[in-house]
Amino acid sequence: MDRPPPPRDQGDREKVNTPPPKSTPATGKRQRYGMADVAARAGTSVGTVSNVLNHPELVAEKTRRRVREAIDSLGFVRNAPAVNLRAGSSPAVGVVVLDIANPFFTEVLRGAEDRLAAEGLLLIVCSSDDAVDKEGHYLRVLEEHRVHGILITPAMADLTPLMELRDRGLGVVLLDRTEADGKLCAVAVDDVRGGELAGQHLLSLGHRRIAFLNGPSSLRQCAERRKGLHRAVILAGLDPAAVLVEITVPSLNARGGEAAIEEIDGDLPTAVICVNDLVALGALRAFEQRGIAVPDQVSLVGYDDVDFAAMLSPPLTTIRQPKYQLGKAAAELFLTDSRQDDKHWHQQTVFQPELIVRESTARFG
Amino acid sequence: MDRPPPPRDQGDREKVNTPPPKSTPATGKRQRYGMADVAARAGTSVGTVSNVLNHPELVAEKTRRRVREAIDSLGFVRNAPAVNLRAGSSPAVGVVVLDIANPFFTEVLRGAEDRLAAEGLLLIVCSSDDAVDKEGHYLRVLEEHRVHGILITPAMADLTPLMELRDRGLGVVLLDRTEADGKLCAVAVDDVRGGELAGQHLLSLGHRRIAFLNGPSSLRQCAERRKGLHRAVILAGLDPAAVLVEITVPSLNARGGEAAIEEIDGDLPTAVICVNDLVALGALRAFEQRGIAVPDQVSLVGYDDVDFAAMLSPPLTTIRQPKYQLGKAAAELFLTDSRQDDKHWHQQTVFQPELIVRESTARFG
DNA sequence: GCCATAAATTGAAACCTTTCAATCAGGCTC
DNA sequence: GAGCCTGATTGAAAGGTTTCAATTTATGGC
Repeated sequence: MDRPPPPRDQGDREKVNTPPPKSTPATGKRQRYGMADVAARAGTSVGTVSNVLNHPELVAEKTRRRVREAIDSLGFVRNAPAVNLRAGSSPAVGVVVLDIANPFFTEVLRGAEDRLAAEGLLLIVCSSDDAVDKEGHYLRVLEEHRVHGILITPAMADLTPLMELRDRGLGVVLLDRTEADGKLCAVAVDDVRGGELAGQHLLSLGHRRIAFLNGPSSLRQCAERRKGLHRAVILAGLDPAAVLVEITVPSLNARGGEAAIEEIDGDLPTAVICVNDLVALGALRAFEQRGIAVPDQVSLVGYDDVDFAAMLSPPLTTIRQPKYQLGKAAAELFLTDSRQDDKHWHQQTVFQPELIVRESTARFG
Repeated sequence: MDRPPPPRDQGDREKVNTPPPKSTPATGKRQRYGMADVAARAGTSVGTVSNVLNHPELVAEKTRRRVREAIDSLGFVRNAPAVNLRAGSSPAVGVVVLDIANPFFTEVLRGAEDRLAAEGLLLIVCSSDDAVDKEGHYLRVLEEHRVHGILITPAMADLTPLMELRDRGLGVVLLDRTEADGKLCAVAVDDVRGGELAGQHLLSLGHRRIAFLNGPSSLRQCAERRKGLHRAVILAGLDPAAVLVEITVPSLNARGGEAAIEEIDGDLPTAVICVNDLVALGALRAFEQRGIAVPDQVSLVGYDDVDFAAMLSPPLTTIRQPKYQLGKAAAELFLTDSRQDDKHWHQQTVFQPELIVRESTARFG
């Protein structure tokens, strides 16, 4: 209750109970108080204020209350940069994906956010647009910010920069990407298997001329789905070169799919596999505009099973990936990766994809 | 070329050209160098190193090169928290949305990112899930981080906390929310008009019993769309109470829409307006499962015109919002808001929504 | 009431950068 | 060669927090 008089009695201490300390700017604006101000107002020392904030159990009840009051009445807001400077790191995690606007990443992101927020970690998101320089720039900036770690779908082909990051103490988890050497943590869905599933499905329906709308093969996902598709064809005793028409889309979204289909001339394949549902959506649009019926004239398979895939017209046959889980698993892996300083075995969590048969595919011939 | 000998000749300076300064940890790991180390290695002072980094034009060519070499060979990485402490702010912007996984926000986000990245600003994203406490927590953390500003779709009803933030020097822009008093910058789409458009459309098709799957009316968007809808009904000379069935969905996504439809028993309305396309997607799913044909038995109108709306089965009639623009405009507004310290007139950028008629709506009766 | 101990508090160093007034070197003019 | 000027460099302060050894206060036993 009664504020006790300034504790020690050396009268020359000027910093007791001075309501608005610091400068007295002409414009009474944008004034920020620091712990020193709080300490002065509460008639204590900065060390104690710090303790109230970080180790309240060390501070006597009465003092604690006084400090808390001072904090409130001054509107004190902790200065995180200072905290982070002292701590040597920021409680944040960088997430570098190809494009935040892609619903696939969006769900992955959400999974990661939920897990990381529970640990008090902030998420800094960056779209690399698959551009190596943009990615490099973001990585540098994130490292400067001293984030705890980075979840990344790398655009770069050679991952050594990421391993160097790891060596410099950042947690690194590859998102939707495996890494053969096991030098980095990774979460991924088995893309080879996914491609195989898609291929098997169409082959079993009798298709023998299949277009694959793929992204740049520099992206591991794309390369692996292609590999799986090839495997399916070979296992069926057929010749990939004869069966597959491989087309690289200009961009991994609906526009890209649309453009790719528009450019096909000559004889259409009897089935199309798209590297993701967005591309499939674009393809669907293009088919509709050209008056080509799906699945009557051409079968279509997507990849991802995004939220709306089931509701397309026709509902899209696709390969489902556990997106939210993926993000959550990545966050989880990151947490163990960065906690255990040394004896941590870089773990690869691989989820299995699932073929979801809907109405965009039909028997051929 | 030839490294000149240590400049000044006071021999007692220990910090000239010492290859690995600082501590010598047993495990040669996780060593971080600071500008002092760089300076030592380059045989110069920290002030000069700083200048090379921030004002290269002040430093002599030869020195600059030497410092750059030292930086590279030491693998020096600037400590952003220290920079930010000194500067009093972090070059970052917080974005607080209801849910990053919502494709609407996702595109808005991308618009903002593109504009802000151009200014070297990072994006810290937070999903508030429309929970006031979560939102408050994020706002506090962001302020502690001393971000330049905040783009937010507020969950809170009373915006004074945001104005206080502004008064404390942060740029604040409301995302997808207008603010009558003009005390804050805002970008929004005219939601009243959007609701009106949806209502007019259905009324003109002869519908006289319309369900509105809305979110909590604490969300301004929801309240305003409702208002517009009411207005449309009144302008048509009808009684809102008689025409409208208002249902609050448990969550603003496909699950919510599905649940809401499942719960309707008794006589169905002849048309349903959903507060966003995701809810509409869920509704569509529920109708399909119940064997109710859209638009033959019930007309359905969405809101947002997300990427896939045109491809649903049937293609969804909806209200289009310029999402990417919205994010970009918000970023733009934020930039001017935070630059001009005082004489900035808080601006409200309002985009007009557009009715997109597709096949999920049909004449009734 | 005194002493030993536990509990509470303090003050200063450390974290790393940027800024700025002050210093220094070198070139120029007269 | 003295004096001046410019351009380059320096050193120290400041920014706000946390930590930790040291100090002060309170508690309890006797």
